[in-house]
Amino acid sequence: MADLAKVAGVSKITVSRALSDSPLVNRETRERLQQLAHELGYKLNVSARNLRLRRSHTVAVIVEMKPSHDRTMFDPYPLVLLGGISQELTAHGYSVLLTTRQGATAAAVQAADGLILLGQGSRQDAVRRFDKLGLPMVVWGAPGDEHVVVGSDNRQGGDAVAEHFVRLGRRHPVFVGNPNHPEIFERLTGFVDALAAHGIKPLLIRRDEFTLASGMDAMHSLMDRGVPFDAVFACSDLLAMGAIRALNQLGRSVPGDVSVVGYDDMPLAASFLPPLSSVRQDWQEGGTLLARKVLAMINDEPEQSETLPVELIVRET
Amino acid sequence: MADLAKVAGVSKITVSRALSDSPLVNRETRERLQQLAHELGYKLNVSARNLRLRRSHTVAVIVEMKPSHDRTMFDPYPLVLLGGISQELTAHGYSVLLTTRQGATAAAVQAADGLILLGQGSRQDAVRRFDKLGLPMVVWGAPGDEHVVVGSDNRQGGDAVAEHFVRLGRRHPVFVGNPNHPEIFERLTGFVDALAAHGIKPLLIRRDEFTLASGMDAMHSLMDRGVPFDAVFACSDLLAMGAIRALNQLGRSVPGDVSVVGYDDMPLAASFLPPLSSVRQDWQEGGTLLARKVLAMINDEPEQSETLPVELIVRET
DNA sequence: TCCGTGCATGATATCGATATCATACGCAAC
DNA sequence: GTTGCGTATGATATCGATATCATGCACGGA
Repeated sequence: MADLAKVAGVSKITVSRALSDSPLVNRETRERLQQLAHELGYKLNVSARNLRLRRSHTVAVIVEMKPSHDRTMFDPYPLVLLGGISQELTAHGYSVLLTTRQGATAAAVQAADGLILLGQGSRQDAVRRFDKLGLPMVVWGAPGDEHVVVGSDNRQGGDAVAEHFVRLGRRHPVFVGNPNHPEIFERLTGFVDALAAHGIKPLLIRRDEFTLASGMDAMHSLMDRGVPFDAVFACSDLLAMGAIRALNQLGRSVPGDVSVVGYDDMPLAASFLPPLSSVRQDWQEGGTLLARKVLAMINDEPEQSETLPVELIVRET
Repeated sequence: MADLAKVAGVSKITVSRALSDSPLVNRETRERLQQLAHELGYKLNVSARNLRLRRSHTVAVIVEMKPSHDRTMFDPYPLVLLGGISQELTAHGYSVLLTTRQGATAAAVQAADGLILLGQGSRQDAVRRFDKLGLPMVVWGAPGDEHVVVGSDNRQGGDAVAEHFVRLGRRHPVFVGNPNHPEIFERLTGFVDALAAHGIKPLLIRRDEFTLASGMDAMHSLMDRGVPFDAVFACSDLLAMGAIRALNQLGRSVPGDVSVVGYDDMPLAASFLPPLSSVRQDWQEGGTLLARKVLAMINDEPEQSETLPVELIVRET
């Protein structure tokens, strides 16, 4: 910038002002300097600006990146979340610094203006650790603690599926999933509560993985035990698909004998045979909201937790 | 840091040295200062350090984030790439700045020490634009231009499938996909060349989307035209699955009448019915390699393009 | 003529770290 | 006693931008 100033025969502060479109400089000078900067290939030194402004215009997104047998950040869905975040932040001139929990000790995170935590659901300890950084922070997940949390309404999801089953006259529903995960616990809670209102108590089949194989396995163990059931609420679409396949193999028809509902409404769900009923979450919108809240907090506006509605998509199962 | 120095009764440069474990300061002093820094909750100002060191220890990863009908960054696979990158960079004290092409004009990208481009396959213009930044840059994709490119060996993939079909005695293979995409063009080239050696000329069915529906559609149009064929090489697993489903509906058995091979070997491929044969790429390794190369280039070591082997997984189709 | 006002520009300090060169001291060797 | 060397610490300049306060100048009104 100093060089630019010398070449143009003005002071560097004038260059600075010109390049940031300050109305303080004459329009003519401003345009001349911008033109010159462009010609000379001038590149702003962002570190210097960050130092002076005490802002990095960067938000750190911290994801859980465990190996893939559990629900991880690298499932397709949570990633749409990241897409929403990125889009919203970019639109406001902010950048996304992507980190894992391990990488979060790296220096760059401390330079961030704010923090978004994804997929930390079950680790309150991690959340608290990042809270200590004293940065504006928003967490994706189930509400209920002292932080600003954005999440989709898992309880409502469970509730909707319960009502759906009841309407269909199902009396012996099963829930498949891992209730240790806070978000899934919410689904279970909504499910159980809504059913209780109709005097029904569902069965819980605990399965930790979100795979097709796990869904099949769940149905097999259920049939082996000889427990009667006529509806399955699986907390992921893959689990649901596995369940349907196993049920067919075992001679039970879907949806004739058993109704099945999945969760997430992945694109494949609609083209599954038979087309899978599922609960849809708007991840993109969730990402946008997360981003909006951090930005607001960075600008010292108070924010609070918020829950996004979900939608039960009834297809043929 | 100045405050720390005052409290400890030393100069700030001594504090700086102590905190960076410099051997220049007495061990006793060093430990005392580190302890003190911890107690006072001192946080290094990363912008200041970046400014002084002229390094941000940050690598910008620029992804393509189009809406989801085409192959995008938010497919599960390319994301494993991101996982590999992130892991490798983190291990070397670098952070990942995630941006889209649109967001890349944002200031923070200019502060990066290096650039990784993902999913820019078909847009050489974009690649060139980023090259102008003058930063060390590595591109994921098909080799052949003037940049350092890392990619999996798509040509070998096509080749392997061709040989596989020939071994099975297939004489009328079809390729389904969009050859405008450079990586897919490579697959086609490998496929065509290997078949030519056996005097076989495959049919090309151009399909731009990577969906199940698109795969089904391709088979329908093929049957409508009455063209004879006995093997299908689809350039994604979803396309392959769609093809298989359509073929079954149309009364042709897989693999009896028609052999089908997909690409990517997504987890679902193994549990598809029948289990899908597919070409597997090691995305994780690709990410690691991308990261390693940028890091090397950042340290002024010369680097060149590299191609990763792929593996044909033969299952039942 | 003098003053106030508005506009365009400049001088200087500052953000918080690190590199470079300088200094102070103790101790051994001549 | 002086020289030389190694160790521990400090003074100062510097990275490249922006905020604050100051300055120069033209112009209109009293």
